[in-house]
Order: sequence, then C-alpha cells, then structure tokens
Amino acid sequence: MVTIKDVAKRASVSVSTASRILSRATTEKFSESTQVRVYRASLELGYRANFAAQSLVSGETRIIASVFPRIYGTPFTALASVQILSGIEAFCSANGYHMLLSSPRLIDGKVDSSFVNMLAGGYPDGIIIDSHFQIDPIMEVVQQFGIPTVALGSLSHPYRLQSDNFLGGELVMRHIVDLGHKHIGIIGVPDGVSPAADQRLMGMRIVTDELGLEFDSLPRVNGNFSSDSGASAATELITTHPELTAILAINDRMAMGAILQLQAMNYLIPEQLSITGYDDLSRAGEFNPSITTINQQLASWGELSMQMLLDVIAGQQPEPLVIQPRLIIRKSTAPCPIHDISGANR
Amino acid sequence: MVTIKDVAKRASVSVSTASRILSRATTEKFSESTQVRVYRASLELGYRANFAAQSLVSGETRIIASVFPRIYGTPFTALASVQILSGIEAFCSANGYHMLLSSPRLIDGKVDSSFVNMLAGGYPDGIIIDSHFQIDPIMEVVQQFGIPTVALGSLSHPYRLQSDNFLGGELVMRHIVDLGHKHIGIIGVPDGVSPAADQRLMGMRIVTDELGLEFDSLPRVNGNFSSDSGASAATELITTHPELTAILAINDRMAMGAILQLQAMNYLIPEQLSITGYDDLSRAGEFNPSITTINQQLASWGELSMQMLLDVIAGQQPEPLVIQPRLIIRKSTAPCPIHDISGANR
DNA sequence: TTCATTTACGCAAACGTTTGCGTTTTCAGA
DNA sequence: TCTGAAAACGCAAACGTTTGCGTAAATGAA
Repeated sequence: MVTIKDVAKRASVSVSTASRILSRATTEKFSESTQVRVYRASLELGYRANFAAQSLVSGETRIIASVFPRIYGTPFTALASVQILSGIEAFCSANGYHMLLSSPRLIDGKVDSSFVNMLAGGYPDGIIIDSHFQIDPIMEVVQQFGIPTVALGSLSHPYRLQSDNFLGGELVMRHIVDLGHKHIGIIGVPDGVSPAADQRLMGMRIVTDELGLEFDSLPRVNGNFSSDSGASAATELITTHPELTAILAINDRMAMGAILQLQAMNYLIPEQLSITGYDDLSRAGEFNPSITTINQQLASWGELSMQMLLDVIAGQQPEPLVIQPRLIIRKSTAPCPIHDISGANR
Repeated sequence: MVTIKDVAKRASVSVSTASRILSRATTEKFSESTQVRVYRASLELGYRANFAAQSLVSGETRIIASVFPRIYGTPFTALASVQILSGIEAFCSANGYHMLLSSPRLIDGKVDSSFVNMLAGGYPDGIIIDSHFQIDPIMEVVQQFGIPTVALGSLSHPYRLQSDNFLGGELVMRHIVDLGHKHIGIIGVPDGVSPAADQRLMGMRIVTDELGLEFDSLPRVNGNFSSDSGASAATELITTHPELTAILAINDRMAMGAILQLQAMNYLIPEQLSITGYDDLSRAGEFNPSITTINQQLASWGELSMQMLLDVIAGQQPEPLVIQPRLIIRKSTAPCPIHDISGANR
C-alpha cells in the first residue's frame, strides 16, 4: 500500500505538506514547484488516501446507509424500492459517497445486532430509511445513535419524503368520473394495513363526495396487494354488481390480476369496463391493454432524499417534501359505455 | 462517543487489558474479577468499537462490495440481480459483514472515479461482481487492486459462479420433444450478444442433434430480450411457419410477449401452441397461462457466492461452482396436438 | 532465602491521515 | 544593516484501536 509518507518522501516534502496539497486545502500557500512535485509523486505512485485513516481523524466515512427493513421476509425486492435504491446509488456515486445497503430484520421483537453494530460502529454518515411500513423498534435504534436520517414515506419524521397519496386517489377517481362513469367498484385493502392505501382511498372519497356520490356505498372488495387477490376481488365485484363500468384498484398488481380475470370472463377492457391501477410498475405499460395508473416519480426519490440528507448532515433543517404523483392515462380506461338499463353485460 | 478508554477507566484497568478482554482474544489469562469489571463497564457505557479505528489497525473493514455494473443505463434493476443481492445481504448480515452496493458506469470508456476511489481507498475486504456481461475495463480495475473477488456468470475468472445454461437449454428442449413436438420455433437473440444465451441455444441443439432434427433448420427469429421483441418474433414465426406447435424463447420476457401476441391472434396456448421461457421470473408463475420455464435457483447464489468469497479471503482457492438449473413445468406447454396436415390454424 | 516460572496486567508503538501551531526563509521598507 | 511581516513549510499530537513485549506479583521448588 502506498501511503502519503511515500508521496512525501518522493516529493521531498513533509507529510503535512503533502496532505495539505493533496486535500486541496488551498487556503494555505505553497510554491508552484512544491505543488507540482507533490502531484507528480502522487500520480506516479498511484497514491489513494486510505479511507479508514481519513475516517478516524475526520469522523466521517462518506458512507450512506440505505435501510430497507425486511418485512415479511421480503427485503428491498419490491420494485419501488429498487428504483429508489438505484437513484440513491447514482447520487452517492456522483457526489463521492458510497452506499451501504442494509435490510435489518426483527428477531422476536429485537433488531438484529448486525444492524446495530453497523450504526454504533460509526459506519454511515447518514441514513435513508424506508418507513412506508412503520417498524418502531428499528426506528428507535436509528434515533438512538443520532445519525442524520431521512425517512421515506414516513408521516411523522422531521426529515421525510412522502408521496401525496390523497392527490393520487383524487386524480384517478376524477379521471374515471370525467369519463362519465357512475357505477364504480373499488379493489382496496383492509383499512389500517397501509397508511398509503388508506390515503389513496381518502383521495377517491374526496372526489365522489364532491359529486354527491356516496363513497361508502360504492361496491368494494379488499385484497392483499397480490395479483391473485385482485383477480378474485374482480370476480366478486362483477358478479355481485354486474352494472359496474369501472373498477379502481389500489395498486397495479391487483389491477393486473383483475384485468386478466375479467378478460378470461370475456369482458372487453376498456370497452365494457375501465380499470385503473396505482404505482405505474414498468410492466403496467407493457400490459395488454396498457394500464391507466398513477406514477409516483420514484426515480426522483433517490436524488431528492439524498439532497435532503446532505442538508441534514450539513446541519440544516430541510422541510419535509411531498411528491406530487401524476396520472398516466393509457388504454385500460375509456368513456363510459352507453348506459344499458339492465346494467349487465356478458 | 464512548471509547475503549472510557471503559478502561471505569473498570480501572489499562486500555490494552480492556481491548484484549472485549475482543475475546482468550489466549490471554485474566482474572475472573477483571473480566467481569470490564464487561460491566462496557455494557453500562454502551461501548461499541469504532470501526474506522479497527480497520486502520487490522487492515480489514468487514465490508463486502457488491458490484453490479450499470449497463445501458440500467443498474441492478434486473429482477435476477435483486434476488442475488438480497441473498448476499442476508449472508453478510448473518456473518458480521456489511454490504456496499456499487453500480459503476463507463464514462467514455473509462471507469468512473467514484468506483475506483472506493476500491483504492480500501473500503471493501472483498468483492462480488456481476460478470454476466463482460465489461473489461471494470474488471481490469478490480484486478488491479488485488482485492479478493468472486465473479458471477463469468466464464474465465478463477473464482466464479455460473449457471449451467447448456443444461437449461437441454432441459427445456427435451421437455418439448418428449411432448411429441416436431415443428419447433426458436425465439433467440443474435449470436455473440450474450454468452448465456448462446449456451442455452447450444443446449437445445444437443437434444435436437440426438434426435436427428437439424437445429439450424428450425425456424428462428431473434429478439433483444424485451417483451415487445418477443411479440414480433412470434408473429413472424407463426406467419412464416404456420405448422409450428411449439416455440422456445430464450428468456421469460420474450416468452410473455409471444404469448400475449399469439393469444391476441386467437391461438390457444397451450392447446395449439406450447411456449417456453427461461429465467422463472416471479411473474412467469402468475401469467395466464403460467409459463413453463427454467429456474436458475438465483436465491441461492447470494449465499453460495459469499461462501466462496469468504474462502478466498481466508486464502483458500475454491473451485468454480456450476449451478444446475431446474425445469419448471407449468401450463404453457402441452402434448403436441394431433397433427393437422395443412398445419395452419386460425 | 533464593531462583525460576507462571499468572496477570500495563507501556507504548503502530496503523495512515489531518491539523494547530511553530519555525525558517524571503523580502520589502526604513 | 536592521526590523517586521508575510510566505512557505515542518513538528508532532490526535483520532480509537490492536498487539508485541516488558514487568510486577504470586507461586512453587530447592
């Protein structure tokens, strides 16, 4: 390993001079010739500062920890997580940071020690934690060490990024009623399972209330986010309420399941039934028909959250950020078909 | 920050004693009472060893770098990568390591400096690099620093993990011919684009050769891995060769595109046409019909590669590992329909 | 009592940086 | 020639550990 001592020796200067020149603390004055000698020596030897030594003295590691707790066994495999991660990594690398990826588990209620050791050992300068599902024990640990933190999807953390799920729900419902639909079914999840889902439903309610449509009277079946559950929810909805001309699903996966199922039952999408999703998974665009959905601009989350984190590290107190989702209109929605009094189609 | 000095003071021992006891270098003898005092002090103060200091003296960081080069702009977003990553992370955390995730880019031919700095600065003790696509400049950099490395999907690296793509191709082709199919179409990619794809095709060839079926005479259309390209390849195949009763796609995404397209053309899958994929993406099982495909046991790659890496770090020279893929039979394949002389259906 | 040996522990160097402060050199002004 | 100040650079401490070696106390043998 080539150290700064080697560089100093080769440039015939002291270690401190070499360090100051190489770390560009240009407040100090050094003669042109000295600077050149040092840079040359450094290049010729291929010197790179040892990060452990730097960290020891500076107290910073230039490491950011991305924390995506492992819920139900699954870690950061959700498509959304990967997009965000990718953004964080890109920003880190562009700004001289490195990204540690951690998926802490809960082992009978207690946070796994590997994770605690990482935080306590001083590995990361900052943390970006996925808080879409509140996992209090993990949050507690994170707080405890006082490391600058940004929380994604949290509703309470001082430094947070969240998506405006109310708006998203509103957008999608408004799109449907604007198309003239009145018999609208909902594929949701049970209340309280996911704050995000609750908010999406709330957003829908805002629109129906405006129009005097009673949201609670709309037929609704709950699933569990999975494609399968979407399929069976769709079956139930359409058999108990054949008059429906539109179905709003709370996420894309259930929307996909619903579409496949309804197609199998010989319904034409969107001619007879309009279907919407939420999330804008990449496959939503490749689906047949492509799915009208809500895009949360996840690709930008990485950069935005890192920007916020760097502010926090710098001692500032950035405001929480609320990301505006966008309605993506595709082929799974169409104007309400001419109303058929009987209501039923086959 | 509570240091080992604080612990030593509180336990009224020297720093070295505290260190020796806490690091469990139990070759040394210490009286029961001293040990208890030190442990107690450490607990009461909540002491955790500073990792930078430890790294500086020990020369190791207990950090493993997962390197998934960013090809065509996309990073580790491929489903496969995420599964592997998840496995690596789990193994790391179970063994006291931490995982750094890096997606180096090529900026007009040169490896981005953030990545080089990471390696040169001594961040990782070891590297697991995705080498499914050879990116020589990156590999060169990695070699240069002599950090223990395991390469995934490489054909040449001394320490490597690879999937037996020959076998995979064989399995899927054998399944199809066993079902009685004789008119078989191939959706591939151009030769030389992907070593893995080439091998899969080779594997198929082995089976057809055995049966006296000339592989090169089978109708074949190349795509580019994408769902869309699978769809158009399927169209071309079935219009130019209406006698086909089976189509093997080199990956799941193209198989999905093909199925959707053929269904849109009113072909019944699998009654009229059997279709196979390769990869066993999670959605392959949720597809309609679910897709017969090859599973590469990606979930185990993380653990296996980490195990190998730890061996390399320990100075051993583990053998390359070849993972046996498995055929997953689902609903997209069926026995060859009774042969219709005209060959064409509509 | 003396000497050798074991047991139990402490001293201080080392890892590779950064940085406060001190020292030497240079040079202009008188 | 002398003075003072600015310019250019070096000394050494510090960051928090680990670890080779040395030393004091206790023990046993003679």
